[in-house]
Amino acid sequence: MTRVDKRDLRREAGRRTRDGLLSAALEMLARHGTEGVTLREITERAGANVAAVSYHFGSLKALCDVAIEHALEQYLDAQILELDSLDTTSTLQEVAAAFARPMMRALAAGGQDLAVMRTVARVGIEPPAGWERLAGKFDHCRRIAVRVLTAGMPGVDEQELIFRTRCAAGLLNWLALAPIGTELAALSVEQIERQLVPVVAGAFRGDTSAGR
Amino acid sequence: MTRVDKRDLRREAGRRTRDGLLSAALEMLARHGTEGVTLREITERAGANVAAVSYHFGSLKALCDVAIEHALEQYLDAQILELDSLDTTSTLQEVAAAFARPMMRALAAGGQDLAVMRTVARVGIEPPAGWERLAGKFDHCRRIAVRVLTAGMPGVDEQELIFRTRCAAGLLNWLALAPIGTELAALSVEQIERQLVPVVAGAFRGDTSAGR
DNA sequence: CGTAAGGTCAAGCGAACGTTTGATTTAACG
DNA sequence: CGTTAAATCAAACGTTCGCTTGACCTTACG
Repeated sequence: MTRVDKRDLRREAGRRTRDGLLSAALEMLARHGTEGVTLREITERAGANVAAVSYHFGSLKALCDVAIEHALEQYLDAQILELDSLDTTSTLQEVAAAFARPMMRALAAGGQDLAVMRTVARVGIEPPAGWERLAGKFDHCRRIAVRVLTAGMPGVDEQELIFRTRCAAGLLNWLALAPIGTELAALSVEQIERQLVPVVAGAFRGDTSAGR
Repeated sequence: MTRVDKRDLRREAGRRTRDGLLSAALEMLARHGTEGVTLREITERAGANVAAVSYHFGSLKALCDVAIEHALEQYLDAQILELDSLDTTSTLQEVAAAFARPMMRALAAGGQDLAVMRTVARVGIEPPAGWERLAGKFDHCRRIAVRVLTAGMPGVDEQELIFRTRCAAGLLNWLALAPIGTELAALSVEQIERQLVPVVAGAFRGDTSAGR
């Protein structure tokens, strides 16, 4: 018993080092992007030796790939969960709120959740090689959104709805990355939602009216 | 005469090296951001010696600062020019079109103009120290847009219009940076405009309706 | 021709980069 | 106790980084 426990302690120490490296890498990815992460800053922040990265992940790039994949999965799962709560009777603003809620939550929560959001946004600008393995979940998200939007706006071409969905996603990513995101982070989810949802919903709806 | 001309030739050679460095720096800033520019790649691309950067600008950072400032000035001047053509009788879509036209033109033009646009967008995410000197022009742009928007939407709070203007600017920046921008770059200004203007106008207008 | 100045160049500086190595520690097993 | 395996560590590897140096070329001026 005791022997197994102590071995597990040793093994768990290794796991904690691994998780610390992942966490530190995520933080740096969110702040400086793929090209701004340095091996030594990660290991210092995680309280680990420089060789720990090679030992646990093989290389710095491999560590970043794992951290990015975790972030993408976490964010997309949250967004899919929100979008799955919609149906064809949902209003445009409900769709917009569900679409934006993972990002708004991340802003209000800060810390690790915000780092996840910002890393996802950064990946949207500079897709690392081999990110296509997660493309399925991206498509899933967009497909759900477009399906619900089509039900509410039957007259609009589907290609345009896809474009507007991508615009909305890009807008959220921008808000998470730009300095304005730091301003929003001081607000509660409800306050962010009151300002942001009409904008996203408006982008979904589009404005094709003839006059003023 | 001849002596002056030949001296000028010598001086112009220096100026062309300087411009080449600026151009190469802009290209790298657009592609890799502030942290991704390297002295040697810039000088290789410009066909200059590594010492030329120190000679003409003092340091790599100073070169980047000049390149960024040029880009910001060029883009903001173009946007101010567009927005100044508006008045209080302009439709929402006309405002959106004017707001987005410099970005759409840059996408369609490619090359140096696109590099300017993308550098501006990157600066929006990672503002370099001392960028506040251009903050006045940013305010000017936003103030013009908000003024015209207020005239067309008298019932909306000004703070919300400022927020929506920042959202619209962020959306344009995102489209310029993300891979979707490369897709759009294959289209003409008219094709981009037909898809994009309704989205920007919709974001300006917002959607606060109660039902579906 | 001699001097001065603007501009370019190859070479090299110290620092930081990602990675590798060999020794060392810890705990389990025979 | 000796062996084995997981994990950590200091030290060094070679490369690339931004930057500086001193020589060199061209042109203008006395």
